[in-house]
Parts: sequence; structure tokens; C-alpha cells
Amino acid sequence: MRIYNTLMKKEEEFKPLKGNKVGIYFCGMTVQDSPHIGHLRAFLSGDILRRYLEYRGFEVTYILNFTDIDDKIIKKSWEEGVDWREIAQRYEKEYFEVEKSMNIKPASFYPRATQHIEEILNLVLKLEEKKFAYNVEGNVWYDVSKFKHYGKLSGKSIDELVEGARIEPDPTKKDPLDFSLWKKAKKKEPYFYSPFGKGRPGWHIECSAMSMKYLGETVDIHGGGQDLIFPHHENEIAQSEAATGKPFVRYWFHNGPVNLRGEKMSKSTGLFFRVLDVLKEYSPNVLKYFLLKSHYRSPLEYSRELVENAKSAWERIDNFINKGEIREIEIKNPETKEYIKKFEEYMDDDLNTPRVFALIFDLVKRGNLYYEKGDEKFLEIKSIVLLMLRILGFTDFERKIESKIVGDLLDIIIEIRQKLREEKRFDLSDKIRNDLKNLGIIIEDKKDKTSYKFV
RNA sequence: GGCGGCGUGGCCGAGUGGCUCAGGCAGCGGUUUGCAAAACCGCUUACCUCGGUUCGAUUCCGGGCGCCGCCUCCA
Repeated sequence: MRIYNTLMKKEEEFKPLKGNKVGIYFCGMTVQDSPHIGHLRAFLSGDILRRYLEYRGFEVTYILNFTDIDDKIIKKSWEEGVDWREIAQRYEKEYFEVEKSMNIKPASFYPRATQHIEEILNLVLKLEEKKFAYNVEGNVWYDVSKFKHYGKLSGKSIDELVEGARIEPDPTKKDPLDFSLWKKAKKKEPYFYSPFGKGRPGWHIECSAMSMKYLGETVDIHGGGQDLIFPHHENEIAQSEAATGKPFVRYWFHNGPVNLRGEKMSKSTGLFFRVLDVLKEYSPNVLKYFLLKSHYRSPLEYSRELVENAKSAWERIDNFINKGEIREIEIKNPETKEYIKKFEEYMDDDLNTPRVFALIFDLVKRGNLYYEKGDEKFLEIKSIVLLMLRILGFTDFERKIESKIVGDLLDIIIEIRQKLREEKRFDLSDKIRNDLKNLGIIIEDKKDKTSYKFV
């Protein structure tokens, strides 16, 4: 398969370093606030990449980190008057709720920065030893001028960056571009002991240390949002390659941003932005479809209207997969197998999920026709659609019957209503349908039988 | 100001040097149906602008206009 490599600025054929084993390090959250749709898009992009590689037969080790100590976490803990660890754990927990609801495949490991202080310190010491770092009164800085390739990922040159510098440089830095490897603790700040004194890790070093620990000095794929390209990923390269002398990452994978225009992004305007809030109103499959109907690298506009649109579209797929028998069958027909080839062709092309959905909608149309005609091929088409949807991580397709007794009751109600319809007592049969609709149960009369679904 | 990207029909969104120019949503007209829903059939609206290359460009190249991201923590 081909994936777009930010480092090369083009699509490249993906080949792992070692056989069919693939290491992926994906930049997770700084656990300072609730996961929002932008985070979700990133995690979902990583999830699709991982699932598809696994489908293609690769053995994937997937690392998702948590940065669980940083300035904002500390600030928030002061504001709330609680321990900083409580903040980190709160949002980490929310991440896991999102992961579970959205059926994002759990990572192989979830390393936390604070659990890798030793690895981080070893890396900093190594950089200091190699003269890529300098210590000023307990603050250890990375000396950007020492790293020849600085800027190779983001396409920036050191000169430009100096001109464009917009923040007040820390007085202990030699150069405004230098970044922190180890940050000296100010009074009241949490700290860890180190050879440099009490302090905490800098802003980028944890990813370098943890990526190398779990996946080796050179990793196949390192991913995250495009907003991490600079400075986060650029600095990771500088640190890691200076320390090891080896390439840090072979393929850089970055997803596009989620934008909010028109309305201001704030809780007061009622614009839901937290994933857990959105999930109160829309199903995980609708949200997933919304995010995957655009290519992962394109910017994505988020609005209620657009999600509503996605909801209608998803219902078309959902209606189809809830038709007929629940049974799935093996795909034997060569004609049908061609569709799987198409699916692979599109996914191989840098995960072109929009084309995959075009294919799925074609199949839904064909499948519906077969269904109407009572053709056996219906089940085969449905099975392929389910196969593709599962590879993309959609889930929970089965009719949602809250319990057996609800199902049994509905069967009785529908039977009675059927009698009423036969007696042409439509006022009553329509009342039943309306009342059930108000409960969130949709009754649909088909030629031969009546079906129901929950909304 | 610098770097990068984008501009497709009412909306979203793929793609391609020419062959009906994906797909979804919305709209309209049918079929079906007691009605509704679902489904099927049909229809309507494209490729920002100006040049260039070409037999031919929405697709390649250049200018312009507009939009976005990054340049500061950020998925």
C-alpha cells in the first residue's frame, strides 16, 4: 500500500523495516482537557491505518502515549486546587471512554511520560554528552544550531524561524529556537529528581524516549495531527537523531485539522465539541462515517448541519445492513470478489475512504435491488458491505433489541396491528405506529412483513 | 511577513488531459404502498479567474483573486 509521507512530501510504497512487523507510534493527548472532535479524527486516522495494515497481514505494534505532565496540567491543578495527577487521570479516563465508544482498537501499550523519567533522563544525558544540549542552572536546552537537518520535516529553515519568532525567549536560552529537554521546577511545581536538579521533562522529549523504548531507535510510522509537525515532531527528530545517529522515523503520518467556522468554538454558544457530548446525540457509527467520508489529510469542517447530513447518509447504509437475514455468508462469487479488490485498491491509495464509501453505496444500491427481487445475491452483497465496514472499525450493526422481552412484546404489538390493518382499522394501526415512533421505534410495513428498528 | 495546502454542481465530497464529468445529502417527478417509511427508476445544477502548453484542460505550467493550516501549547 502507499501512504503519504510528510517527510518526503509525497505518497510512498509502504515497506516495514523488519519483515511484516510494523511499529507505529501515535502521538496521543496531553491529558489536560476532554478529548474533542479534532483529537478523535487523529485517533481514528491512526486506527484506520492500523486496522488496514493488519488486514493486509502486517503484525502491528501500536503505541499511543499520554503526556501526563505539562504546564497546563499544573496550572489547571492549581486552579481547581487538586493534585496534578488527578487532572491527568481524569482526562485519561475520558480518552478511554471515547476509545471504547468509538470502537478504536486498543493500543499495544499506553506509555505515560511520568512513568519514563529514567529513559527520558538517559536520553538527555546522552544529548548533553554529545554536546547537543547545555545546562543552564538546572534548565537543559537542546542546541538547535548543532543539528544540521533541523527543519527537514516542516520545511522550515532556521533563518526563517528566527525572523518569525513571536514569543519572548527564555533568558537562559542561547538561542530563541532552542527548546527545553529538562525544565527546572519553580516553587510549588511538581518535580522529579535528576542529575540536573529537581524538575520535569521538556515538551517533546517524552515521545522520543518512549518511541525508542517500545519500538526501537528507528520506527516505521510515527503519526499525529498536522499541527504537531512543527515544532513537536521536528524537535523529536532533532533529539532522537542527534542521540542515535540513526533515522528516527521512516514514514511520518499526519491527519488534517477539524475546523469550526461560522460559529465560535465555545461551550456558551452550545456548539458541542467534546466527543462525549456529540455521542449523546449521534451514534458512534454516524460520527465515524462523518469523519471518514472525507480523506484523512483534508481539512474537515465541523458543524451540526454536516453531521446531520452524515446521519442521513449513514441511515441508508444502516437500513441496508439491517435488512433480511442477519446471517453472513462466505464470498465465493468471482464477480463479488472484484468489489473486494476495488476496496483494497482504494485503501491502498493512501486510505481513500471517500472512494470506499462510494463503493459501499453502489453495493447498497445493488443489494437493495437483489433484496427486492428476493435474489440470493443479496446476502453476499450484504456480507461484503459488513466486511468492509468492520475493517474500517464500524460496529454494533445488529438490531438493537434492548432485551428479549422488548422484542417479544413488539412481536405481539405488530401482530395485533397487522390484524387491525387487515380489518382496515387504519386509525388504530396508525396510532400504534405513531405512539411507537414517539418511543423511538420505527415501524415499517413491507410487502410481506412488518419490521421495526430503534432510533 | 515566511512555509505549506486548497478553490468541483444548493450543500458535502472523490477523481481524471478527451469516452454519460464517482458517491452521499437536499430538491423535483414517477413506481410501490391503505397511508407513512423504506426501496427502486428518472431529472435538475460543476470543475474561482486570466493567460500559456496541447488537436483538446476542470485535470499540466504561470499570474491574479479568495480561503485555510502552521510559524506559540495544540490531534
